Amino acid sequence: MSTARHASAPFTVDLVVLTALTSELAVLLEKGKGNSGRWTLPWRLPVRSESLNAVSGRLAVSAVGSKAAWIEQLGAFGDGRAHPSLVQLSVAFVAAVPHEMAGPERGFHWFPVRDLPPLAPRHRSMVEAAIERLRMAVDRAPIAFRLLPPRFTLTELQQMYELLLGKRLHKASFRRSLQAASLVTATDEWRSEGRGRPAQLYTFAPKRKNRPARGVRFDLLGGTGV
Amino acid sequence: MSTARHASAPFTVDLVVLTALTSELAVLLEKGKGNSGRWTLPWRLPVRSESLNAVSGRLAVSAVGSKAAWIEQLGAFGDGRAHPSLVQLSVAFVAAVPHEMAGPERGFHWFPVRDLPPLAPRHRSMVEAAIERLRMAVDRAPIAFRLLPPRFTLTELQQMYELLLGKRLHKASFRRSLQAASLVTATDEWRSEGRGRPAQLYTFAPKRKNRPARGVRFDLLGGTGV
DNA sequence: TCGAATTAGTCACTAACTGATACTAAAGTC
DNA sequence: GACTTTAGTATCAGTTAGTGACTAATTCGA
Repeated sequence: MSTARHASAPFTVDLVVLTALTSELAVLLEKGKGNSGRWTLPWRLPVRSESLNAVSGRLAVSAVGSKAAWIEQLGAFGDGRAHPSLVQLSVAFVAAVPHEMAGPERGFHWFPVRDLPPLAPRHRSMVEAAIERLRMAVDRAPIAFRLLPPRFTLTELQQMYELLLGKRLHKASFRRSLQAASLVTATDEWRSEGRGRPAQLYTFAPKRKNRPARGVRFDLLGGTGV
Repeated sequence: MSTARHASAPFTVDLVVLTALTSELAVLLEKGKGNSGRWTLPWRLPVRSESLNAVSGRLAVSAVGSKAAWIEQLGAFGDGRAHPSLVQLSVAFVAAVPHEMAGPERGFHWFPVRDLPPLAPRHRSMVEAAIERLRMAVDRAPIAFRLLPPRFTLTELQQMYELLLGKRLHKASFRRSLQAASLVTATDEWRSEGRGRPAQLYTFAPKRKNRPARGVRFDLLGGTGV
């Protein structure tokens, strides 16, 4: 580790902002402030007594110009992986914003996650963790809905879920479980999108329901280092 | 925030060690080092250049005397909630250990989570987050198995899951999904536990299987702040 | 104008899973 | 030996998930 020591708090707050680009997940990067002009995640040395949530929220606003649709702490990253600030510890946040939302501020740029420029090792592991966390969060928070405009077609919604989850979904099953969860209500508007039959527009209007509270999910155990 | 400033790293690593006490979840607390003699979570000011994982691992060993059965980073906690160290930031870890394992070291004590002594606010929120995280992790990591002795009955396994999840499970369903996941193998031993029919002993012996990869879980959306 | 192509939306069928109850098995207790 | 207690299994009905096939409504080109 280096010996950098400045006035402000001794750790950085870093932010992984994700969005749905055309048909791919994308991360917001900033033209590196200091050293080599490389791209970095947006980050900041918070002043003391600022709360982590406040810092990350304002960092998001300063990067995309408005409040994030979803934001959550990822965790602390350190462990010798290099960081542009030379600070030992970074607290990372994940956020998601609709791409159409007032575009990124000057100096920021969207990069598809499959084709990122070289990043500091610590930033690279943050991006990986962020994508994983987003996929976990997608069915616990209404992220997909918040990335869409207020009125959307069910096909758009399904494509958003497919993009976020990184896998194809079956149309009939998707709509059945959407129906069962009573999360959307149909409007009386239809939108014709070029070729085929027009699609009905829906709005996000969740009605509280009790969770089913299934049993144990042993099946999830198969995956990783058992 | 206070103005404490010492030589070592400017944040603490704190640990929430959980175990299955008789029929309740319990947390390991330490008799407060400094101030008021209150109980605290085990914590430490790491020396620079130590990795977070290394610090938390050794912290666990120093508290319970052996390696934790499961350990995972919870996240960073700050935000003005008081901490015994007076340091601005703490990185928290959750761990689980079998209770029978070489008991806690001197100065440490198990407390049922339903009946905790007064804790620093930051520690209290760590404990809450830890329990929630444990419940999420239970069906992604073999925590229940590692909290049991190498040979166990299926009733013991079920009771461990019930304790960790904080809810009752259905016997037949539990065994059916356990079977489907092919995680245990029967031994030819049986154990008679007082009254009824003896129970067969099993060992944890997972055979890798592919995950099922279900669709979208809209049903999970009903719960919290939508 | 009439089909072919295209996209939206639904149906019906099957397989799998869940939860409940009831049952058999093997031990101890009186 | 009858009764109680715990382990373990079987069966059944209701629910859910995945699949392909179907109908509906529109555009495009011949």
